[in-house]
Amino acid sequence: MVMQFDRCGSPCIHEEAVNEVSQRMLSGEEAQALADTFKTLADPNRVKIVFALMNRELCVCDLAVVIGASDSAVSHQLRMLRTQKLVKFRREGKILYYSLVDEHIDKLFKQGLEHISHSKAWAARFLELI
Amino acid sequence: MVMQFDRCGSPCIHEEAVNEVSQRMLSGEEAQALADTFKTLADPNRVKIVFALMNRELCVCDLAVVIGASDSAVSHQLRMLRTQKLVKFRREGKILYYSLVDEHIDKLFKQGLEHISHSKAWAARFLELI
DNA sequence: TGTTCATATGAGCATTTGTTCAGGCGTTGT
DNA sequence: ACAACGCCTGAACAAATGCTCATATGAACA
Repeated sequence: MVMQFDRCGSPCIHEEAVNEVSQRMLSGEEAQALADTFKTLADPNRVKIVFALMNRELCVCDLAVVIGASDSAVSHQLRMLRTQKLVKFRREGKILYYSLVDEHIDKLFKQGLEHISHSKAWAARFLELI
Repeated sequence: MVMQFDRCGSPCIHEEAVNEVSQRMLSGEEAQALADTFKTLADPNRVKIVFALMNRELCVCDLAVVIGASDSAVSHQLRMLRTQKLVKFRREGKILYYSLVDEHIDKLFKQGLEHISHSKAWAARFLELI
């Protein structure tokens, strides 16, 4: 049931729909925080890093080899993952071993794979491993 | 147990760790597909759109009002959400009503909120609504 | 102390992203 | 047929992103 009305040049509106949804809407900061969380996994190299760390802890240079990027690139990405509290590290001499903070990332990752498995057959293979 | 070896200037390596993880590593395309999935939710306006549509279907101009953006901006974002198969629409006259494709996005969204709830108290409020 | 190694960091740069603006397309109602 | 309306699209541009390169830091070891 469409219910339009004019407000001096403003766009069309279903007033009750807008009011209902507006009440519960996320604030700008809240939406930003959520977006930032997803942004953390929105890059193929970071996806690879997280996936690698789901298997076991790894040092920076090993990660670099595994994902096929430079040490520096990996280090930059790890900073972002650290800032977003997705990874932690322990030091052993000169070497820093990175690992995932907890199991929430696994779940996020899994949901991402599940969505993909609708259109890509390969995704199912990885869902078994998680 | 650290096990280094040189390969003409190449970086340090824990060989077995690298081999083990490399076996299971995602290909470039696979990592890209996953990253693209997360990228879809990596913008505050798209987060708002998805969150709005979790309540009910909405037309473009209503979405624009609810999230506080221009019709055009919303339309651009909706295209991305369509491409990634996160939203669908039905036509009723001139008006297009957008809605979420299925419940997988809800789950993805929920996992994102859950991760945030570790550091932000407000996240719990929304988890109850989902 | 000085050197080497593992990692971090900052500047610089090319690419991507998200917006606005101007206009186009398809549907509705006159 | 024509105008109005809802929505889409492409160009343009500012902002953000992710890399490389050079350099800094901090721990180990000679």
